[in-house]
Amino acid sequence: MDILTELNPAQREAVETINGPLLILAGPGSGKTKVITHRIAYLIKVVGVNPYHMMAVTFTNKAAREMAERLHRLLSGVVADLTIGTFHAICARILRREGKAIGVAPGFVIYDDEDQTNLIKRSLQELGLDPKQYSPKAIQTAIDAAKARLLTPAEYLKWGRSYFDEIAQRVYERYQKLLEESNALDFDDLLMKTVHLFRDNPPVRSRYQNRYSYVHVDEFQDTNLVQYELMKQIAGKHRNLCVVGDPDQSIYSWRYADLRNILNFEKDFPEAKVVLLEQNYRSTKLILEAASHVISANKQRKPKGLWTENEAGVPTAVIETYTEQEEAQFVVNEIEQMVSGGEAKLNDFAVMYRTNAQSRVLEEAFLRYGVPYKLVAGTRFYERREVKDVIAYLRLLQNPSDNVSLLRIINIPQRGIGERSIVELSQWARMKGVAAYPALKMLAESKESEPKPPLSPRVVKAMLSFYEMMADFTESRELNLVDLFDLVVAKSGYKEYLMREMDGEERWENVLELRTVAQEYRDMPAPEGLAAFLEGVTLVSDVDSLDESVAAVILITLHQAKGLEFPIVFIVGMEDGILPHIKSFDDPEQMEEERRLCYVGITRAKKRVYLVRAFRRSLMGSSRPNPPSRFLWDIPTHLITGGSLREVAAESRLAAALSAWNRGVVGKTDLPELKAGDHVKHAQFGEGVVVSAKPVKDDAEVTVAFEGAGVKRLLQSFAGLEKVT
DNA sequence: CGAAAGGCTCTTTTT
DNA sequence: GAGCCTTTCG
Repeated sequence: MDILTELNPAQREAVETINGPLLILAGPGSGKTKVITHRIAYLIKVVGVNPYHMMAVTFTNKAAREMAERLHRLLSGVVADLTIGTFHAICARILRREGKAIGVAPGFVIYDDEDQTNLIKRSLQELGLDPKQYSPKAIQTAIDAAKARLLTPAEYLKWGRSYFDEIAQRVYERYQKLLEESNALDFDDLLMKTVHLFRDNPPVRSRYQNRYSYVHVDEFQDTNLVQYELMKQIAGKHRNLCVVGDPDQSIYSWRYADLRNILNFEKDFPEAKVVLLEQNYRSTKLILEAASHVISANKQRKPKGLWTENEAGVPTAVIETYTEQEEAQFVVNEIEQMVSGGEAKLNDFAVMYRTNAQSRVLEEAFLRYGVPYKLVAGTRFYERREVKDVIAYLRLLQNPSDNVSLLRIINIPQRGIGERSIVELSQWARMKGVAAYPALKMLAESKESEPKPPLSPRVVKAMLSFYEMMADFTESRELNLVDLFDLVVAKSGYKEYLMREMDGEERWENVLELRTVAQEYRDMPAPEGLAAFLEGVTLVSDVDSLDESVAAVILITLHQAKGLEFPIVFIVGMEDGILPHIKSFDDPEQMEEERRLCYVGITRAKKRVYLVRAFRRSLMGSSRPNPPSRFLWDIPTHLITGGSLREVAAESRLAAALSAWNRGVVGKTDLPELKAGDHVKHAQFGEGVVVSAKPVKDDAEVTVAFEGAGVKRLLQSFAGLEKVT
């Protein structure tokens, strides 16, 4: 059987184990996606299971798409009836069909993080709580945490301990009410409500349990309690639940991912079979060894025997630069050299970092040197103001109760409807027992004699003309999505509004890009097309749009890089305070997660790894030196180019500077005094002329124009500049 | 009501 | 350093 022939014995065992629960512990690069797809293909083709009875849950839409494509190839045909997608997408689909049973109307909209924050602020406002005293973000975290524990507001009340919990509980209650009024669900609601649906409606649960005789979950180490609960519900009857994960790659505990899911799996399913995938097909021996040394320092883990038949490869390069600008420059230069030397293509490279803020300096360097790059996140496309504005118009057409969207656009472009008037309208709507948009409708249709909100005639006129415009759009809902899109953008005056702004051109481009996305839904029947579009744009992640075949270097966070692989990987910011992040310093568990994050990064690489750090880095405005990442010390000498960091550092002036810094006394050294115009010599860059010299503590930042290497900014003590006369 | 200017506070990671 | 919020003035 050709489905089995390309598998190693462990993979084959996982594929052929079709009865009962199955836990697959899969190291990086061990072919876990392959195992899932082959297992599904095997079930369909050999066992004869109808794809309709199978579910596969992935972490991103991209992973789902790729899995579907691989299946398509394996089975030489489409697998239309297979349920495949992210937790959120699958739950949204279930709730559209079955939500009525728990009071969720099928036309609901999904609120993203920003919408959620808006609504929490409004909840605070309505409760008369001061947002300065109770930070909306902190409340949001509390609410997310409650939902991740399946706690309703009432249950949270019993669970809460502190005074803050009590406040958060009140906000949670009001927030939930506002969501309901808007016929909206937030991300966590999608999961929680589905679990409640199944818990409280045995007939519905049975239908789904009967349907899904085989359930697969990818990246199981990053599922939270609610997601696991949901899988247990759906697989509850047939108990053919196959989960695949790697505890060493668990990096989402802050999103309430819970490793106990893996640990409890064998308890919840005592009959479960466990298969270990330990052969790595991705990386060289040296990369795998370096990664193993990094992860081995974690106390809370089971040792694993990861191995590979791949070549030894080259040692990991550990590089230190002076500033983050030089760090970026190093990365770009290195890539440029390899590409122009024909050693590699642009899309062989990925540059990974701990925090999004680090991407800016990198971007600048790539732009300056004209090396094509693709930034995976940054300001996420669908979170841009102009994109969300247009989406808000469309959302309101799908769901007139959507208060967050209405309030967002009622005065965009400016129509002379200010904050005060909006509050009056909202209160009036609440009094009438309807959402804000239907209240506009009532206002438009009300007779002279009826009571009205206390608004000036000018404002009433503005509101009514806004309502009439939206009503026109509503009547055009039968148009295909692109025509509807164009109509809304044209009639609302949104383009003119954008163009009046400084960066209007660029923002308008983004609107056009959104329109391109809308084109994919053009041929769907009108209302469904709109609904599918809106759901799509809310549930996408940034990696979903990543196309590795484009000739560009990928800039990506370590978190987003999970599940991907690249021939050559740079990890920048290898410093204590960045990776590991400073927030993890006082919590051993978080520190272990930082280490796993580093492990994930290294194991993305097939051929070559660079671990790069900057001596000085600007953070929150001010620049300060950071010590090397503690993870670097765990990689032994023979796996690193130029010996271990310890040896290199011990010899270097950098070490002296560092220890001086740590002692808090920077001793006056015998540095030659430099001024603009002086000729100097550098061991690596050769000869050059000093452009400027700025005293820093007892050292100096010197900018030098080198004859061969261009202009560099260097710290004099560690650059080792010699004065040439 | 709206634009502009100044002040404040954070920045981890995201479906 | 940037985004967000508040204040101020037209």
